[in-house]
Parts: sequence; C-alpha cells; structure tokens
Amino acid sequence: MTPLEEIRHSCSHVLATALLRVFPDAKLDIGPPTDTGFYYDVDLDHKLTAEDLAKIEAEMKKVVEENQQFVRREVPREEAVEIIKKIGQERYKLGRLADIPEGEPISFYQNGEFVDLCAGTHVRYTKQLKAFKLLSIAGAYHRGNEKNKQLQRIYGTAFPTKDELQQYLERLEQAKLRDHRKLGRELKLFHIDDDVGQGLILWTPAGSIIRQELQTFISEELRKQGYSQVFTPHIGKLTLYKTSGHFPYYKESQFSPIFENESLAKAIGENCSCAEAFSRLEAVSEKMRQDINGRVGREVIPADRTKPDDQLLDGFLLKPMNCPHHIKIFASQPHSYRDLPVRLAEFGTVYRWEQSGELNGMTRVRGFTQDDAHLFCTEEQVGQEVLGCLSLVKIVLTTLGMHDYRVRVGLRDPDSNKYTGSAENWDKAEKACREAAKTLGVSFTEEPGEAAFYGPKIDFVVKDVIGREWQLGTVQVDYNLPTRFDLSYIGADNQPHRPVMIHRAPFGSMERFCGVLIEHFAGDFPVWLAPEQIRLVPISDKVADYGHNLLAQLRAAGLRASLDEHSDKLGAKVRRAELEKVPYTLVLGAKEAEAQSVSVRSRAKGDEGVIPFAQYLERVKQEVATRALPEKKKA
RNA sequence: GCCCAGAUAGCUCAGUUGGCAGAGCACGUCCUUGGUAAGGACGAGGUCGCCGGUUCAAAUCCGGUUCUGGGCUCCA
Repeated sequence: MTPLEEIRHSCSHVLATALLRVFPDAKLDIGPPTDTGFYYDVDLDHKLTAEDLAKIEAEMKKVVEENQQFVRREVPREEAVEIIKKIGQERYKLGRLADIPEGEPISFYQNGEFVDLCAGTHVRYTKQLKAFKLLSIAGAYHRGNEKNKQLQRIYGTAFPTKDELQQYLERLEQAKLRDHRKLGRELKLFHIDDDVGQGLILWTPAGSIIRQELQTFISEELRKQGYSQVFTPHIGKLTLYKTSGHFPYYKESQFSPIFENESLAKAIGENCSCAEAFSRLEAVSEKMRQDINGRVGREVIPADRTKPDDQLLDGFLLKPMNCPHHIKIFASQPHSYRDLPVRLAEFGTVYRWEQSGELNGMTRVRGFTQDDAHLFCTEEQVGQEVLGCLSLVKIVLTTLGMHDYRVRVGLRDPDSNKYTGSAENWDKAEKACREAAKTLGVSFTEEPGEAAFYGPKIDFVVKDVIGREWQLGTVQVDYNLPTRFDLSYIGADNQPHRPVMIHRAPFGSMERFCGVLIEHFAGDFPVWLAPEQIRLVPISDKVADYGHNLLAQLRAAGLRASLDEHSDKLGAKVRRAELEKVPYTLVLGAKEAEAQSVSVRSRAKGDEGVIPFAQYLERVKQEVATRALPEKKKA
C-alpha cells in the first residue's frame, strides 16, 4: 500500500472503531481505501443520518486523540473463526475470511478495543491521521450483487495534511460550479422536462448551436475521409432486430415494442394473453432460425424461440442502434471488392431504456444521437480502416483540447454466453483491435467483458468533473452482423465474400459529448462553439446606430453577435456579458463610432484596448476558421 | 430497479409550535445617458411537485405518487 492508501485505510478502521462505539450492534462488511478517500460498508437497522455522521466523526477524533497503536497479528484459520465470533462480526467477516485462499496468511489488525480481519497495511499510530472528513452515506449491495442485502456505505476522505484535505474539499466545490447540469441551466443550453420524459434532452437554441457546430466539424472530416452521409428512420420492424440479435436479447434495455395493428387485433381476437403475446413477439419462424444459425455456424437462436409463421406477432422497435438500418442500405445493392470500403455515416438518434436511477443530465439519457458510421470492408482492409477511425477520434479530441482520457480495449468475457459469432472470428477481431490500439501512441488497458455483443471495441474514456468515467468515442470490429445478415461482395476471384463491419462514433453521442464538453470548458467555449460569440455594448443610446451597423456587419460575416440595448450602465452590461460567458465584448462609445473602431474586451484577457473594427473582424474570423482553443484566463 | 436525502416565484434560497406566502437576483415600466464585473424608483410574478388523509385551520403533520440529487446495480 502507498502511504496515502495506508492513511485512508487506517481512517476506515478508525471509522469502524467510532461507529461501533456509537452503534454497538453494527455488523461490518469491508472498508477499503479508494482513489479519493475511503468507505466502510455496514449493516445496521438504524438509518444513518447526517447528524449521525457528525457524531461518528467526533468519536473518530477521540480515537485519534487516544493515539491507539495498530497491531498486526497472524493467526491460523481456526483461530480466525474464533476471533470473529468473539467480536460478534460473523455475519460478513466469516464470508470474507472464506475468500482468503488456503496458504495465504490470515491477519488481524487491532487498534484500541477494535479488531478487524485485514491484510493491512496501516499507519502505526492513530495520531498519524491528521486530516479526514466523513462525506456521505449511500446504499451499496453486499459484494456488489443486487440480489444481496443492501448495506449502508459511509464515505469519507483523508489526506496527509489539513491543507491537502482543504484543497480537496475546495476542488469538490469548484467541480460543482462546472457541473454540466448547473451550467446547462444557467447558460440555457438544454432542458429536460418532466412532461416530455426522464432522460430525454430538449436542445435549446444556444445548445443547438454547439451541437450543430460539432456536427459541421465532424462532417468536414468525414468528407475528407471518403464517407457517405445517409439518413434513416427512428424505428424499424422487429424482424430486423431479431435478425441482428438486438431483440429480444436486450429487451430489458429497450423501449417496449410498438405493436403492428393488424397483428395485434388478430392476437386479441384469439384471446391471446399478454404473456402469450410477448412470447409471440419474441419468437421467430423456423426458417429464420435455421438461416441465421446456419450462417453463424452455431446456435444463436435456440429452438424454443420458434413458433409457426401464423402465430408470429409483428411490430416496430424504436431503434436501439443504427447498424441494422445501415446494413440494409449496404445490402440494397450488389458490391464489388473495388467499391470497398463503403463508409455510411449518420447522426442517428437511438433510444435505450436506462433504469431510472442511472439517468444523469446529458451524460446518461434514454434518447441520444450518435455520430455513427458503419464501414464495410474486406478482411485485408480492417487494420487500415480501424486506424482511420482511431485517427478521427484523435482529431476530435485534439481539436477540443481534451488530452485527459484513457483508452480501453474491450474484449469478450470468456465465461459469458451473451456474445454472438464464432470464437475464430472473435479472435481475429480482438487481434485487430489490439494491434490498432498499439499504434495509437497512448497506453491502453485490455478489459475482458467490455466488448459489444457482436464484437470487441476500442473505447476512449474521459472523466467528468467529479471523477466519474464516461465512454465517448468508440471503434468496434464486427465479424458477426455481416454473417447474420448474410452480407457479401464479389471478390477479384468472381466469388462472393463476407465483408467485415466496423462501427465507430468519435463523439459517441452528441448528448454525452456535449455534457462532458460543457464541464471540460467550464462553459467557456472556444469562439467557434460559443452560442454567442460577440456582445456589442454601446455606452449610451447615442451610439445605438453604430451598434446596429456593426451588428449587421458581424452577422453578414456569419458571426453570432447581439447588441445590449438595456439602459444599464457600462459596468452592468460588461458584468452580464462575463456571466453569460460571451468570448468577446465590444464596447462602443462616441470615440469608437467616430473612428470606426471598437474597444475589445476578451473573456481571456479583459480590456485589450481600442482597435479598428475591420482589424477585429479579421481576427475573430480567423479564430473561428481555425477552431482555435480558448486562451487561458488571466488569474 | 435498490438505499438515503430532497422538491416553496424563471434562478438561489428563507419560512419558528399547524394560524393571511417571503428575500435577493432575473423580468417589465419609468427616471438616469454612462468608459470595462451590479445606478435608482415602482411593478408584475406562487394551487408551496402531484393525489389523498388528519384538523376549525396544512407549505408545515401522516400515507401514496412523480421527479431531482448522492451512491449501488446496469450501460448491447
């Protein structure tokens, strides 16, 4: 353990010591250090409140004051059981003891009256714990399994010194100020309305400008890289998603199907129960089952999912993914190997039924638009195409100054059966991803179980202001959907061949990306993205005409500007523009009107003095055209 | 979905033991015509999330429900 982890881990023991003094009947589970502090999971009938937290923290301070020594003791397994029984903590600790493999040492740590099964290590004396604070109470399932009892988790944080603790707490406060939900409301970027629905984003005019600029930006890159733009509808027939495998395997994370009227009327006429109707919705014909299973070479649709044709119910699904629609565009025409790769791109809106407790501002929603594309290529082209996709993601992140991300190669979980396709194809796809990731020049981790159900992927993961990780850009290699949909192209040998698909989205979703972007810039967007780029501030209405004149010129140049004609004094108008995070404020008085000049105040530098308007116009046009990043603010 | 905590004006928040619904900012009108982060006066704005119960009387107490927040679980 690092020294900091020792401090935090020791704090969690002190927390447990104090907790048992206040609530002697608490049953302890585990209390490890974390990246930002520590916690202890406890089972306690009493519902802990904020007041309890204060009480426990006060007791912790006493424990520290008592300067208890942490003493390690290794014991044989039988004795460990005795100790746990003696301290009355058998409910969870016996299970934790059983987790320790045979042959590993079993150790207890004691400080004062408190004894805990623990591998260590710890600081030597409690007085070494100089700066800690309990932060919150949360529910957490025992062993992280939702089938187990939910325990109360007490979160806290600790640092070597009071100064560092104070700095951390201030950082937390700062983080709250740039939370995209708060800024989104203040800067009027988006709205979520109860009557429209949870997790459904309404893009307001200001937010729509940011989204539109991002889409224009990526579209320019797509043209350079030989993509074709397509449009597809928001729904598709269930049959489509039965073929792709989305339905019913991921039924629980989709909106309910929309029944097709005649089909439903017929089922009702047969007095078909709800349960029966759903079973018919999920079922496939024997022919479809044989076709798909034959193509993929193993049983991906089990026999018990078939029903006679006349009993199949049909309907539509709000699309959970864009791939099936794009596949159908590809399949609508014959392709020669000379046509490949075919790259179909769409800002495609998809809908997923996220559990209510998981929704979060713009970053976890139920309807979102992916900057999606599907590449159909030969097996030989896979490596190069994946590289092209990765470079696109890097262009996006670099242009926006987002350098703090990690790369994750998501592989299949060898113990799970949720994946479709042959092991052989999976091996090939995983190899392609791994090799592409190596060329990125950034470190990456390989994580089993993080793959999509149809193939492995390379994800770009960034942290939000409070440390939560969000997957943004993604590139996925897929040997499976082409098989399920029986896609082919004619090769040089005049024989049909199976193409390989690549799914990729450099932003991921417009919603999540904008949410993270708001926090990344703390609302201070680069000029090219700023909803309002220039605020004209006349000192008095005597120069209103000059203001209108400049406004017209700025707008004619394609810039987003407004004129503040309120009767406030200059200071108030400047303040308003600052709070609204407008990059440039142009102050106009009699002198400027006379000289056709403007007094420039930039968000980054403050008052920059008077320059000719024509000169300013060139400067800002240049800044927009190059998509320049904002300069660092003056301190 | 689960645990805990919340919901009062557009925003941030006060509201005592159950007794006429409050402030600041924003907004509107008027006065003020000014030089780089708040000029002044007046005004408008609320079915206290929603439904039900207790009570002479509910923002306040009780039950339910919806939504939000912090976690947990999940995220093809």
